[in-house]
Amino acid sequence: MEPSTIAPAFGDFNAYYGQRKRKLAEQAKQRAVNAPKYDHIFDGVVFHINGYTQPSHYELKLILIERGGQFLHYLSKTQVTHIIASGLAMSKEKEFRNYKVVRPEWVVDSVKAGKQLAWHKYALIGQGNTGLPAVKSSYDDNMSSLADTDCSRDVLGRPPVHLGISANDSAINRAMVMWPEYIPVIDRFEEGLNREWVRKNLATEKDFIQRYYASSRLHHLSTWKVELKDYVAQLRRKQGRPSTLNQCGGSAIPRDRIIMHVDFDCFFVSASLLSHPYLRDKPVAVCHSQQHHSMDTEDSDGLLAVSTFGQSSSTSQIASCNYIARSFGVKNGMVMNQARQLCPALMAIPYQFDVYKRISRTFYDIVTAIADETQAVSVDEALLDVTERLWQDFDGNSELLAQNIRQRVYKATGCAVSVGIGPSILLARVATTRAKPDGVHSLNTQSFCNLNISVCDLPGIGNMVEGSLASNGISSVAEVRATGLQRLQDICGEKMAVTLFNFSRGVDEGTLESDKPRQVFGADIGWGVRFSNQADADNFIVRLASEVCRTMSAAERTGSSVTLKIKKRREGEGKPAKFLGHGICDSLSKSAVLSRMTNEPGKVASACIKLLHQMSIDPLDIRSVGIQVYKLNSFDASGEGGIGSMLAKSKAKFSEGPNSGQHAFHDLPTASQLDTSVLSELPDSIRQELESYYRQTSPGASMTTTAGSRSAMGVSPRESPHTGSAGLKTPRSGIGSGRRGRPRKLAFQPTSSGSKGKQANVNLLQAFKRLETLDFIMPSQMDTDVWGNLPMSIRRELAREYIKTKPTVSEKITPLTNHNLAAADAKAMVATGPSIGAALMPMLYGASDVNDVHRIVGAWVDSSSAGPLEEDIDEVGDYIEELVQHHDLMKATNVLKYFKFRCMQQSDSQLWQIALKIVLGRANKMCAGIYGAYLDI
DNA sequence: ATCCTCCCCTAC
DNA sequence: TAAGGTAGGGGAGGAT
Ligand SMILES: Nc1ccn([C@H]2C[C@H](O)[C@@H](COP(=O)(O)OP(=O)(O)OP(=O)(O)O)O2)c(=O)n1
Ligand SMILES: [Mg+2]
Repeated sequence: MEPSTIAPAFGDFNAYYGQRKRKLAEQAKQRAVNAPKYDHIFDGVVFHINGYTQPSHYELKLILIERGGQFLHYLSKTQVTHIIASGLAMSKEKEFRNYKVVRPEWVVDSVKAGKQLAWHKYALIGQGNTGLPAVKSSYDDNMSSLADTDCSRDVLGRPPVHLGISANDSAINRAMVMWPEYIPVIDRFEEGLNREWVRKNLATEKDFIQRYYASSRLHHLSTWKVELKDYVAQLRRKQGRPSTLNQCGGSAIPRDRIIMHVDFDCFFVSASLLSHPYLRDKPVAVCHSQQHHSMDTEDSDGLLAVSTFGQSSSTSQIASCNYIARSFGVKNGMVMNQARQLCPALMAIPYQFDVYKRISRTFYDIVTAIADETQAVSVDEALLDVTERLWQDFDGNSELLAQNIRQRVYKATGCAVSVGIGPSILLARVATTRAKPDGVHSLNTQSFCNLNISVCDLPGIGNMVEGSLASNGISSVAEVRATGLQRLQDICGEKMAVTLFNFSRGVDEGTLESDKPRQVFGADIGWGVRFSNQADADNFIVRLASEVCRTMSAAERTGSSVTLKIKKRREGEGKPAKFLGHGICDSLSKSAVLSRMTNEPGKVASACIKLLHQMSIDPLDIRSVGIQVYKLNSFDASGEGGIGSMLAKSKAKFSEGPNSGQHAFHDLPTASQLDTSVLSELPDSIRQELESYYRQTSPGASMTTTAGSRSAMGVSPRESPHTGSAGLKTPRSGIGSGRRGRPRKLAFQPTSSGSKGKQANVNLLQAFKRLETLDFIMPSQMDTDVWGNLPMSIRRELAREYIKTKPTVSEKITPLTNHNLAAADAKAMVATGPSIGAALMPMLYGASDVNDVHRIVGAWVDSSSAGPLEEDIDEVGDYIEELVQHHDLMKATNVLKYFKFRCMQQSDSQLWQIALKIVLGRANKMCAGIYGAYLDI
């Protein structure tokens, strides 16, 4: 519980709460790519690059594009003219048989020659090397590359460009100069490494996620926290103290609470030291890099020191270091490299995750038995409410109880814990920092206020807040106390200001939280993520989605929304990424509502893939991928069965962005090919889901225009330097060095207030509200018994809404019946011109034939026993509107009638009737606009 | 006025 | 070699 990071990113602080208020638009435009002109010797060439190449993926891309070539990161059968590859895997050989597959030398030599050379001489297939596994050839590539690199890296560390052409070729020079602005699949940092080794550690490998997670300390930390919350709840039940309730329930005398914060001293080190006892009195850190050799075979008098072994360029992070190391200035989270400069004798010992977990269990066994209430904070840390126990068994002597706990834990685990005591969480936590190492400390409000501590010693205050306060001349808690609330709010935002105001006075109203159900389930990976094409990215998302769903119990798989979080290589960022890391990135995220009961892996995956496609991000730029599924309370508490609703939208929705309307029919994402190997990992149900998604998207889809169109959808990039982590450690010199600090907003609306049914009802309600045509359906068409059967909360809402939008019903609108459809059509033609995009037939979930549509609608109504979800209503509404736009009123009428028919058959039809009315309302609104008439269903 | 979306921050 | 994951609090600005 100390700010586990080192030198924060100064220079960005001013930006934070001040500059971040600037308009999005201000920052949106910044790139003007002024490429010098070259002869367009590759005009008409549409190329795709496969696998690892020399020159690199990026260099080839740049060279070709500058000379008129067009790059596609998917393999389009119809458009790609050339595939560039150094070697092909067996499977690819067949797949590529009908393309011109050329070696990269074709490009290089063509540039040298100043014209496009005949490709046959460079053909990969049909040459001696046909069928060479890619592995082999990239190995070969790598060997030469290593040789080159080692001797010719320039002062700036720029790698040479292995083109084998004279260095004064201007294009190539330019490529070199521009190199820092682009990073190919293998980052600059990884350039000189053994490519084969790197490839095997990329996220595209088969069991990457499992392997990576097995080694990631932060993953373990997160996982453990979730597990421990469960474990605590379980222990409480076993101890016959069912769940919560410390709210002075029963006979308890209302007293001021006594909170204890119990935290292991340098946990990972203490635990790992159990098996390396002779290192106890040396500066020690736990980290992956074990640059010295086996410490058991070495004599133990300093020879083992990491520094002995030269290199000193490990970017390995220190998870935990002991207090001897800390006396040198070493901190948790520091990279080894840096720590060694502070403490040359620093010893590295490996992680032992299983040991940490075991010790943690023992620890929780002990504290939950003692505490009235336990909140699991982390694997090595818990908050205890000990009020009752203290008075019952310890005569109010908190110090005694604390020592008791410390002793018991030490006896059972061999590791020391420190204990902070206070009347609130805040004071207990701050007390812990004074207690460490291996001690107890107690604070009351008075003694807290006498402390001379800095703002960053308060929990919840990190680098950014500390920085924005500092740039306003506030750095100690006392200074905060002397600052008015208003001023604090100007500096830090509303809530943070209130927190600061209270904390600075030792006031903390927070209570222990033992059993709040989890609201979000996610998986993020920002390491080893290097995709060389869209399919790589899609495949990875499938696996990640499986991972997310694996963490959800069946009970948790109710309705949900899903968001996809991508970090994208920062444009123009010269600094290479940390080894296989994400480097400095911009974050983008996009979310979608999943229908009820639909967050099985396949549906999550297909939704995310679609989101990714919508975001139009060059897969080569992706450095981090995250998926989170947000739980929605299900509509009916019993809500078990329903296979539920139709899948997420079968077509991309372009509801936002300035030019959305224009491109709507051209920007449909192209589905890439999912690997059969990825698919075969999955259960049948998931596979079918995905296959169905790909079937839907492929037909009507036209190609996305290569790169470039990045922010076409109004998403603007943001810097996201993984807060408080190693990437930023270098103090940023500049004043305005970063343009961080920008508007942002809430991720999760806690379904805070309320009854079970709320969320889904709200969705329905939202749909209703969004309908400005309430006047079409409310007065006359809302059956009284429908109304009467609605939950009261909804009735009230609707009534309020109705009053607000009280219609002035216009009389000139007449029913549109079959016999005057033709006339209406003609009229509309005049009014709106020829129908839009005749190319694209309106489709409902991939179906356009009226019988198929009926089947889908029928299945939807039948299977969603608990009522419709907004998203599906939207989907049908979209479809009907499209039909109207296409002047296919016949079909629109037909489908609506059928929908009505099915709705009426439903046993609990009220909600379905609302759905019907929403759809009908939309259709009629559109009809009114186009025809000045409405459909009579 | 309130909700929603996309983001940022913090902690371990 | 290194393994920069994640839940949850919160803010700005557009949509309703
Ligand atoms: N940046 C960080 C911070 C912590 N941890 C892990 C290792 C720590 O041992 C454990 C507990 O974190 P603490 O903040 O409690 O730090 P320590 O227990 O190591 O030290 P202390 O609590 O004595 O300050 O979490 C980590 O992997 N990376
Ligand atoms: Mg600790």
